[in-house]
Amino acid sequence: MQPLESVIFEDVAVDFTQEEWALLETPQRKLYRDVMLENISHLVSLGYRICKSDVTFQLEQGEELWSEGTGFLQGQSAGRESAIQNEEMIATQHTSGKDTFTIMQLQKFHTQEDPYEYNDLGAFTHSSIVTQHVLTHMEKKPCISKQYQKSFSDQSYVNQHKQLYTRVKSYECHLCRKTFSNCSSLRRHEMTHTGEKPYECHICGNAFIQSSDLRKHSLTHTGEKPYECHICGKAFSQSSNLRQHQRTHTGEQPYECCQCGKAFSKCSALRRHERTHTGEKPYGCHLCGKAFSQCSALRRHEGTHNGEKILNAFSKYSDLR
DNA sequence: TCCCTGTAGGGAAAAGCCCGGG
DNA sequence: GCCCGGGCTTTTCCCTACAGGG
Ligand SMILES: [Zn+2]
Ligand SMILES: [Zn+2]
Ligand SMILES: [Zn+2]
Ligand SMILES: [Zn+2]
Ligand SMILES: [Zn+2]
Repeated sequence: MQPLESVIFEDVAVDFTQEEWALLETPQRKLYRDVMLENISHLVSLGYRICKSDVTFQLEQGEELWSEGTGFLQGQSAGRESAIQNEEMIATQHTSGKDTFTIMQLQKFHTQEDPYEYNDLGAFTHSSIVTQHVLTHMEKKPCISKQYQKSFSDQSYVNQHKQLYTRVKSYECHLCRKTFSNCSSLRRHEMTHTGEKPYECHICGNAFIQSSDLRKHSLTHTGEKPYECHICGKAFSQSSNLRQHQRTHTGEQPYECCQCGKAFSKCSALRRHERTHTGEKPYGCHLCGKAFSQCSALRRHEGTHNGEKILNAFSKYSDLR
């Protein structure tokens, strides 16, 4: 296994408010503790290195995790505050063979603490909700610029964290281990594996798993665009496309390149830009093999072959005469 | 100067999935 | 528990502008 980058406990922890923590019974707190230790153990088994923190020590020792004044999961060490002040959004890199790739997750970088390997925690025994939760956060995520970290964390990220505990009694997909809070959500998810799509468009035959997705699709046939920009009046069929458009007015650029810091208003622009760093050129010319990082660049290039073809045809025609 | 390429801004269309409310 | 609407996130393709190099 390749050595992976360091992860600190807070990256994989679930945050509770004091009130939420107070609501938990002792067995539930123990469960939480076990789950988080299992969590760490799993990361170690995946090759991640865990930075030792006060919290992990607390977990090992079975100490109470809420302390008056410092709150939940806050260590008491003297360097703590300065460490927190040094939090940086960094991209960690590691090499796998000759390919270098980036795990773009928000990582809090501690300068004071040496990595500590938890190799003695025992093997991770089974795939669980927690591993899915952890893996969710290990997946490739766009770097969100500091400016927008708060709003992102205020929304889905934190909600996901807080839902972990309630997800303990949840429904798990036996194919991908994803878990859901109720049976119907699981059933709906399972359709993504089976290919079952109950909602079919009677105009074009395209089918969808969710009824709302079919309705959304139907607008492409009717041309209906219910979402209008109040600044310029431009209309869109999906609210998200309107939001995307509105960034051209606001200048909002939530997607930041982890390697050079350049920011973009939309995710796809960041992805496209990232290829200038990686050198990835997914679009190859069928005629000459030349590859391009952008689809449009390939299309443009293909036009130059058309010119050649016309020239060739013309010279053949001239030869015949 | 022309041609070609690299790169980025932004639009259009779309899909997948989650969540809260009824 | 289920359905529905709304919202978030991401993707692909496209047209285009601009800069730089041969
Ligand atoms: Zn699944
Ligand atoms: Zn259709
Ligand atoms: Zn507008
Ligand atoms: Zn960059
Ligand atoms: Zn070619």
